[in-house]
Amino acid sequence: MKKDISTEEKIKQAASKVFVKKGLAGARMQEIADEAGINKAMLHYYYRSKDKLFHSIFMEVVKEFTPKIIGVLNADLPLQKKIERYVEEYIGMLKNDPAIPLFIFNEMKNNPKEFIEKVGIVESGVLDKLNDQLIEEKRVGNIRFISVHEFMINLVSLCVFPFLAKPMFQGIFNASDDEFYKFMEMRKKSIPVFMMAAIS
Amino acid sequence: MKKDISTEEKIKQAASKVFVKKGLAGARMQEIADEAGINKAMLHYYYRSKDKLFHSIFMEVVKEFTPKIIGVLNADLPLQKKIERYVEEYIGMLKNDPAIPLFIFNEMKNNPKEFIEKVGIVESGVLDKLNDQLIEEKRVGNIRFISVHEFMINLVSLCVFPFLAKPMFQGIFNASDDEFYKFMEMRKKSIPVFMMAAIS
DNA sequence: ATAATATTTAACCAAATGGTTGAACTTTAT
DNA sequence: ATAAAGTTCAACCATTTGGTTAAATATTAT
Repeated sequence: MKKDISTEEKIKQAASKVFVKKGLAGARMQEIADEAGINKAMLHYYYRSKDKLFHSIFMEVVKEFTPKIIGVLNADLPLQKKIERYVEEYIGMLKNDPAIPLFIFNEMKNNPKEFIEKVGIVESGVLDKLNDQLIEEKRVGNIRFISVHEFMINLVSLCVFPFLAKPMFQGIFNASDDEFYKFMEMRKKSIPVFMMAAIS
Repeated sequence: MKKDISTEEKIKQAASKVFVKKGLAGARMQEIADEAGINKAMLHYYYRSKDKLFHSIFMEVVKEFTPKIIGVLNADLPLQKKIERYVEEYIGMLKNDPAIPLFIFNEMKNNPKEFIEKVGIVESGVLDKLNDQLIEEKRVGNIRFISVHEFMINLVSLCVFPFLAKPMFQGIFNASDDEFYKFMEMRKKSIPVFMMAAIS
């Protein structure tokens, strides 16, 4: 396996891979150990229990995933550019880790509290700047009225949903992985056009 | 429990409830039996194995879920009315069964083949009528060009994604169940407006 | 060098879990 | 009425699985 990295790092990488793929209930400690190329007892030596290991990995994944997404929202950019960059970055990220959203939503439903406690607080106020921007653009007549809530959930929906529905999409449209990703690449341009038209 | 329905029906209802809530890996046969108020051996008597039971339930859920969604698409309605009815019906359905999409997408990723084989075939050609409609509306200048693929995935994204992200939405915006459903009720009107503006 | 500490492993363990069995009980057919 | 078939259940079984242990090995401190 990976030889030059610490055991703990091996565990993190292996656990992340297995948990994201199979979820908490579907993952096996032995499988994680095999994936890391170490003895199963090491998992308990470093993380005590499966739940603790999962919790640690889940938080790490979320912590690495969310900042990139909300970063652009506070940038000092005109609305259209902001949408373009947001979509570009979000879809770009998901192309590298297409299974992350399902992982997060899936396990969040099983334990909504801890996520809200640890991540929820950070997010409050993060939409203020965008909110002001939407109000200002409406005032000068560039866009019609739309609430930040609605704006954000529509934008995120358009970017993320296809990845959640990837297997279904590929099944119905009989599309290969390549074709799916090509489709998403096109969406980097079509979503901003769609969004801007929708609020104009 | 329910006294006047057959054992098999009790099993179906209980298994559906538990599987949708916990997934294949997270569900326990004993829990299903308890939920149905019957002996665990009955599950095997009627369905042989956990996998068989799950497969049966999964197919039933999908088979009951998808027709309602695609039915409207072939209706003989002007585009705007079609969008309105589609959104209305889809969100209405999801308000009754908010966990279904996550269940389907989640377990479909674990076994994409069987879904594609059993359901995928049915879907082919189902978008033809809508496709013609989009082309015609474009020809007469009511809308700009948009492919059926793009149109459909955008429409479905806007309807379904909020239910997938429900726990996250409620966490970030600190919203109760009531508030979430009120928000979705509003979306029955705002999504068609958003869609029509986006493609006009 | 060597004692102390940290890391790693193979072998084990107890609980959980999917699945089976044989007997009891009900329903249906004759 | 009664034999046959279908249904239900408590007790059991084998395997899987998360977790432990005690000894071995490597690392660090003195």
